[in-house]
Amino acid sequence: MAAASIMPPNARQPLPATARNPNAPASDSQRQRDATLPSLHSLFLRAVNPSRPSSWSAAVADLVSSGDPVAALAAFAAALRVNPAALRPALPPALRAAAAAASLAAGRQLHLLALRSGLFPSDAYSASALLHMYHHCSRPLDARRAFDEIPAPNPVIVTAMASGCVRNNFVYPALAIFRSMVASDCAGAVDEAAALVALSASARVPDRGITGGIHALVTKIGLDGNVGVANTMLDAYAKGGGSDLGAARKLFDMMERNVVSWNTMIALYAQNGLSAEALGLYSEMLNVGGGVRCNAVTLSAVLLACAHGGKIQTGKRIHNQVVRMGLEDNVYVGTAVVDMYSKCGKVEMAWKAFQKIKEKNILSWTAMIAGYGMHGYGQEALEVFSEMRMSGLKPNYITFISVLAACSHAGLLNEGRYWYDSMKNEFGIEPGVEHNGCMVDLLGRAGCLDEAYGLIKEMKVKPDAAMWGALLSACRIHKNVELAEISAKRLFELDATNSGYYVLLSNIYAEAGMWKDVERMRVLIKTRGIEKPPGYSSVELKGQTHLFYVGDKSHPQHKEIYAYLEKLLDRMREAGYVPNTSSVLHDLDEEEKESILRIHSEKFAIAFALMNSVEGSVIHIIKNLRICTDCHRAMKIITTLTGREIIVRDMQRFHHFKAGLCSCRDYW
DNA sequence: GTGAATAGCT
Repeated sequence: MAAASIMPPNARQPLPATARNPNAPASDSQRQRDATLPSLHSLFLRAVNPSRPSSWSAAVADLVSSGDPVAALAAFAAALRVNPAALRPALPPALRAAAAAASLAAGRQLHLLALRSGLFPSDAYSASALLHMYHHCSRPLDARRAFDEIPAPNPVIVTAMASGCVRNNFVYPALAIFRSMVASDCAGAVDEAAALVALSASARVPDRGITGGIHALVTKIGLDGNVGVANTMLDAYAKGGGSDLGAARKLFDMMERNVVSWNTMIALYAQNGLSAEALGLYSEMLNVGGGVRCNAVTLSAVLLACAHGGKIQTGKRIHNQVVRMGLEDNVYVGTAVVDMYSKCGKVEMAWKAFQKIKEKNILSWTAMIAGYGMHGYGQEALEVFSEMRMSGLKPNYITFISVLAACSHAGLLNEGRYWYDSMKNEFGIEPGVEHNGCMVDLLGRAGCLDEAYGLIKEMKVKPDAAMWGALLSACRIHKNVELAEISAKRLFELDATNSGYYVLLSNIYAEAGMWKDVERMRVLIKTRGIEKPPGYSSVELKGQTHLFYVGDKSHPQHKEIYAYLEKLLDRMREAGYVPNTSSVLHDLDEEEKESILRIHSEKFAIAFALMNSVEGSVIHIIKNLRICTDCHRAMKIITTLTGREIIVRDMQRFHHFKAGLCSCRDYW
């Protein structure tokens, strides 16, 4: 939003329709507003009685709430010219306009006006609006300075100050203000608004016990029955110190609930990766929620759960609901749909949903770039990125992670190098650990191991486990034992309990025929008590998720699945499939078991899916670890033998198997 | 002065 100058008022252009620079490029929202301007203009002319100051202030306030703060500031300027008495009632909404436009310049002029006219610090309305303005212009220290000049701030002003502190991430000062309110002992100072601010601050601090303390206080003053307060408390329990989802749920079960309560609890589950709980609560909301209806917020949260859990069938159902409710163009919902389809393996559906979003923001574009990226469609990701820049949006830190990850998944070495340099030089964003991680991965897999190692050594940020892990993986591909040992040493320092690194190094030794070192690793794993998280795969069938572990016998159909798999393996061998022994060490700790039990979970999952799914339908498998070379080759052969299409989502990307080929072109 | 939602490296 452009900074608006309100002093001196332009005598020729006092009205909203002419307040904007006609040469400035119009955004979509701008154009939309322009279409409604003639009526707004006439309405404004009719509504304002120039001789009545309150009429002016109402007009200014209306323009702010209708989303046109620039026009509101122009109206304020016009008001002052016509009737100086309008200052007192119109100054607070004008300050809100400056806040909404994030125009510090306009805000400062209004501050000056408030001082000259004596409205600040004596007028409480102007004072709270002034604090609000500075906080919304990201000037918390200016707000603080103004706050300290107010001799006896009333509870509204104090709450406004605390709220602004939270907004600017000054969470502890906000809590201190709240404490002083409690201590000041003036009855009634802590009301609903103050409690909400305190709880939203509590949701952002790691200190345990703060939410519980506020809860006790809120109960004492009888605000615990307030649904709004209780809703915010859910968030505070789950996100603040202790991250106590259980406490949130306990409160949820006891309290009076409205749609925000349901949405909050569902979102908390979804954000914490508890997809089943989120989806379960969603159906509970629809069935026994006491008539609450889902809205855009509900659907965004539920879509996140689907994305996380890879629930494509449920996700499609929710998408239908989105269409029925006419929410496809909503930027929150639309972005969540894009993310859901991408993470459920349907990137072309993601693209269709993306095009339906009316006012795409940086998150929408980034979700689409990341979506193409995780499917290995690097060129498409870069095209979307270029389109985004042409639309006038500036890429941010996360956008560049997505761009570089897309390059790395597709092996686009030159493009990755180019954008890595460009983010610094052209966009002024200093590469963080994530960007460097992508580059190490990209360089390493392309075989530029020394360059990757050099990057780690010279970069400004401290390398993390992901980065050394990427280098270690690259060392396996390019069979570099020496650098693998360096990487592994760092990894063991950073995260000594992660079994994956031990197995990876062990495999590198095995492939180099260094059996003594393989044995050394085996002993090391035993003595350090490293436990390997079980590998599992899941398949969704008729909305139900079926889980398969390595050597799993718990599935009711396990005998049939095993028999089917044996026959399938026979056919695969006839077609030239030779089990790849280099992946055997993934199951280092399974060595004593029967060979059949060492069959990777995705093979059980694929057998189960082939047996039970509709002929010709695409099979979706989700795996918690990275797919191994052997399973990758097996999948390709299975698509040739059965004519089926298989989409595997592993820990880091998607593999689309079709007619004997994989979309990753064996680069992963 | 006040509550819920969307994007990211291994």
